Amino acid sequence: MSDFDLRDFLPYVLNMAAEQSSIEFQKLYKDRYGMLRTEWRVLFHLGRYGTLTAKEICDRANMHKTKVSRAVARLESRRFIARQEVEEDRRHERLDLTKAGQAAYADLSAAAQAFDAKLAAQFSPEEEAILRRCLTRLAALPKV
Amino acid sequence: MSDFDLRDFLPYVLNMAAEQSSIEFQKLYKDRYGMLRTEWRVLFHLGRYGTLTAKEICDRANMHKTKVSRAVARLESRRFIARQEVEEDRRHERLDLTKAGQAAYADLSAAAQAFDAKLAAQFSPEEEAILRRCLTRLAALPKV
DNA sequence: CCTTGTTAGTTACATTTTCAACTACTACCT
DNA sequence: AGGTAGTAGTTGAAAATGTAACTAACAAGG
Repeated sequence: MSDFDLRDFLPYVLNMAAEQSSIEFQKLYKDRYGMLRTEWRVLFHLGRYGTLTAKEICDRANMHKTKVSRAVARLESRRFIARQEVEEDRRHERLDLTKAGQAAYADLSAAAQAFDAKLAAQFSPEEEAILRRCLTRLAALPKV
Repeated sequence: MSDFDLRDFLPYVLNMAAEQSSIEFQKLYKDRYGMLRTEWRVLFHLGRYGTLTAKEICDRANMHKTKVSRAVARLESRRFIARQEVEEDRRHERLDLTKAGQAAYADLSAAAQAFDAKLAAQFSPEEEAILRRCLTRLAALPKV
């Protein structure tokens, strides 16, 4: 029997940390706007980067196209985003935030920023810098 | 419009890192043993810590009791674990790995250890130490 | 013993996610 | 032009998860 502990297993600890740190923020977009995590992510991408197609959101957010498709459908039905056909290639649709979508994004991204600061406050500046650098590398890696 | 980027939002980056780093290991327990993540975690706890009740696994793994209940049911049906009634209090059931369960645990925990080393190898010893420390703190936090 | 409260674990149902087609459109090749 | 292949996005069924209600067992006070 090996003595390798789950608490030493990065995928496990990353998952626990991700879950724990998500709980509080999840309440915000859930309670205030009735959004799911997928929807909040789509909203955020459009708010931060402007007009995008669903495919572009898939690529940037590492989300499967069915997830994005359903998130977009729900966000549209709640008037947070609007679709617009692309003349040159009618397979694409440009997605944009509506006024309501922009307002929700402004509210939630400010809350996210504040929450991030609160999370980061428990570390020293050096720790925080290294943590963010390591996480970025782990998150980006296409294949280990 | 705020300039706060999702890539600076710890819950998001943690989630991406967790997902990315889980993919490769997931293949192992899925393809070799047909397990789900919940099942692998239950197996791991029993393999690492010996006999436990479902409740104890819930507490240690931060898993909801329905998840554990279902994971145990599936693992039992595949003969990876065995239940044993507790005489003193018949609400409890002691859970143990069978021979097959122990073999699966030995195989998978060795693979996990090797995979963890591979992940950690992309960081310097200092980075790795700080990363693990920060993650442990983030994962443990009961309420931010 | 009987009531009330608590705990371990399961089950049922609604919500989400995943997987595999499927439609509609564009691109390329001859 | 016509055939083949590829891409963007949607849909439906199956799998997994979350929530809440449930059963069975214990505990403690009267």
